[in-house]
Amino acid sequence: MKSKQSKESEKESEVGVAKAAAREAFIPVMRELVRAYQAYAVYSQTHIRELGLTPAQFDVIATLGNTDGMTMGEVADKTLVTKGTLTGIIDRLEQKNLVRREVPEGNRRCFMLILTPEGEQVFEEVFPTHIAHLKERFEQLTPDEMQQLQSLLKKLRGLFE
Amino acid sequence: MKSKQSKESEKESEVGVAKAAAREAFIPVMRELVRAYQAYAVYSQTHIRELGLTPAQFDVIATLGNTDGMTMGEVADKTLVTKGTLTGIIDRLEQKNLVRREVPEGNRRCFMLILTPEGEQVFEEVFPTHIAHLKERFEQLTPDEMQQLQSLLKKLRGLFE
DNA sequence: TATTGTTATACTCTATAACTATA
DNA sequence: TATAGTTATAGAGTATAACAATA
Repeated sequence: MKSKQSKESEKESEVGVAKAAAREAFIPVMRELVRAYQAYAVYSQTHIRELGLTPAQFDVIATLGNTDGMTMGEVADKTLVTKGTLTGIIDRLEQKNLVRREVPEGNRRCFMLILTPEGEQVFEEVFPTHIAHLKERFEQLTPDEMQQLQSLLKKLRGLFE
Repeated sequence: MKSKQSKESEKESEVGVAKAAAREAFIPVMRELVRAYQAYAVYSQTHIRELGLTPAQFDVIATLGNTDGMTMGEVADKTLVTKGTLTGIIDRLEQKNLVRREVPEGNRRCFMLILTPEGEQVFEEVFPTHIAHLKERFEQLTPDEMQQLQSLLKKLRGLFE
């Protein structure tokens, strides 16, 4: 993610900055949304990859942790991935022996996805480690700032849904 | 992006929510950051794909628009992509006849990437269209909210860099 | 030797749509 | 017929590292 071949700079384009449109008042907010997220994502994903998982795989494990299992469809919904894509992700997690498919009684056309003991262990060790890694940064915001930021982001999200 | 095979729900996992860590005060902010960005990204990228470009390709065109051209390295920096990846992206944009490589005088080991007339046209038509599409949503924030959100996001970004 | 890009390798994820097997 | 997943296809972007050409 980072530490590729050297990336220090700041992303501009996805933010959409051009003379013609640069006058729009919302551009700076959009720009900061993208930059803040990207800075977060780079920080987060770099750590996840160091732990030996892809972001998508981490997502699935985080989703399945502390549950009794979920179907493919449920996990696909939660992780914003299509069923077809999820099949591949689960295949790779099965190869790593972190997740297994179990046919539930009563409905043989779906699977329950369940963390294996190794998967549980990853969840229990890797997950808190990762949270702690994120906490280091986020906690430099004051409680007040967190509160404000949260509610503004929530409102913004609402506008796109 | 959306309109895949049906995605309505809300992403949970990348946000990292688990009992063990759920007590952390920063989790809700992180969660909203991810959700807000994703809602934005889905909205934005869906529109970009409708216009016939991938997000990465749009990025490059937006970066090159209103410039006299930039080198591979410069564009790679701005778009947060490695040189190797950018080679492929530029290849595809050259196939579409939207960008060309030009060897500058004086330094024959680099290229200037320049929008072709077709590329300029895409930039001039597609870009404002896209900005207008985004504006619809962002402008439902009050000026005050924009201002606050911008500065909070900026601070947050600073914590990750 | 250092810099700028390209190439090679090997994956992971993506979208779309057709298909299988249940129900 | 409708539902839950898989498979097939074809990209597109990712990382990493070795490589060529130029400076």
